[in-house]
Amino acid sequence: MLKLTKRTEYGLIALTHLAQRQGEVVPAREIGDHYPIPRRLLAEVLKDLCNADLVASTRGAHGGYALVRPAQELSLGEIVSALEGAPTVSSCGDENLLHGENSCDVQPICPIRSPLVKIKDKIWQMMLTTSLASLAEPHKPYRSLASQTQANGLVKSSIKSP
Amino acid sequence: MLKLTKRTEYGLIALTHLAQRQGEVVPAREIGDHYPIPRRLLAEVLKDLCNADLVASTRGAHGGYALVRPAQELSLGEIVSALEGAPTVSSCGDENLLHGENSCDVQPICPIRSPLVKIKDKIWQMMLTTSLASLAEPHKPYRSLASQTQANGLVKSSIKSP
DNA sequence: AATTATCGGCACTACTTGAGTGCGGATTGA
DNA sequence: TCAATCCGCACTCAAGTAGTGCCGATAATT
Ligand code: SF4
Ligand code: SF4
Repeated sequence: MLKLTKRTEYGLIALTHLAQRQGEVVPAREIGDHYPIPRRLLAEVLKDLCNADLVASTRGAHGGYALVRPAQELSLGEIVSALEGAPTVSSCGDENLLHGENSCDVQPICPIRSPLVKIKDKIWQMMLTTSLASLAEPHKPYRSLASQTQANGLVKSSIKSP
Repeated sequence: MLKLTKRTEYGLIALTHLAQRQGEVVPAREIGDHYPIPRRLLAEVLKDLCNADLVASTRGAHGGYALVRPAQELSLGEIVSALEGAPTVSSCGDENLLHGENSCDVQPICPIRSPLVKIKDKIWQMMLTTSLASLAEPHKPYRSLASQTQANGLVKSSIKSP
């Protein structure tokens, strides 16, 4: 359905949070306290972002994560790409990586491959020109609006849905 | 990973084929003969397209499928929407259908929901303004945004119909 | 040095979705 | 009647996603 994974969404949320404290080192704990996101998952995502060099990590007691670039220079495309790979509209890769894994039987005569690549490029282009700042900005600066809502810690009570 | 399902791709292929014989009733058999697509799956997809009133089916001996509208008036958005539901970038529905199934714990304070909806709208808009005809005939330049012409770019000449 | 708060890595389970398949029945033209 | 076609339901198998557990490494604080 053309949709992002939860990982990516969590990553974006975390990054917007970091963007508000740009330069500062923020522990994952704090982000987990503000948003009802499963802690471990958040940690997992932050780790991935760190491996992609979008955030820098500091270990130890006062450790945490910090944006490695200002939010204006961080594109949505980079983030998505780091968290779930570059967008692909068609199942086959876009150009020349066709022969190996993701080859499709239809490929030699596929009438829609080229057009779909163009669509993908447009989407990709759009994401590359959308900065993290423009995601975070249109919202009012909420510093501690949610810190009260669930100060008790774990919020994982409503994950199951029988 | 933000990608279409194979079903949708097969549907698009089938539709481009139908577009070439616009108005004519074409049996699924013929499409299956032209493209190495699993027959049964193709039938499934065509059935879905039929239920969505994008193609009309004729039963019986000389039966088959036909486009119900000219290819110029069939948007990619409609097709995708029919085959896998309207695109959703975020896991939560876009606006007001939030309370039921697809509610997310983060939702009340989610900083990225609104921006993601905008992204989705742009993609959606793009798909709605892309006609099936422009997919089937990649020669006509539609909106020169994709300036990322790779090495091969518009080399598309394998639509030959034997 | 002990403690504590943080990141890091590995591996694991449960669930959802996607791809692909089978078969018998209903329609319609020859 | 016969053959070609669409129709409907249900089913298997593989892959990906969401989420979890545990323990070790690192660094500030005491
Ligand atoms: S070749 Fe055509 S059908 Fe096969 S994956 Fe690429 S776009 Fe989809
Ligand atoms: S609320 Fe935010 S996190 Fe939850 S699904 Fe919607 S966009 Fe994603």
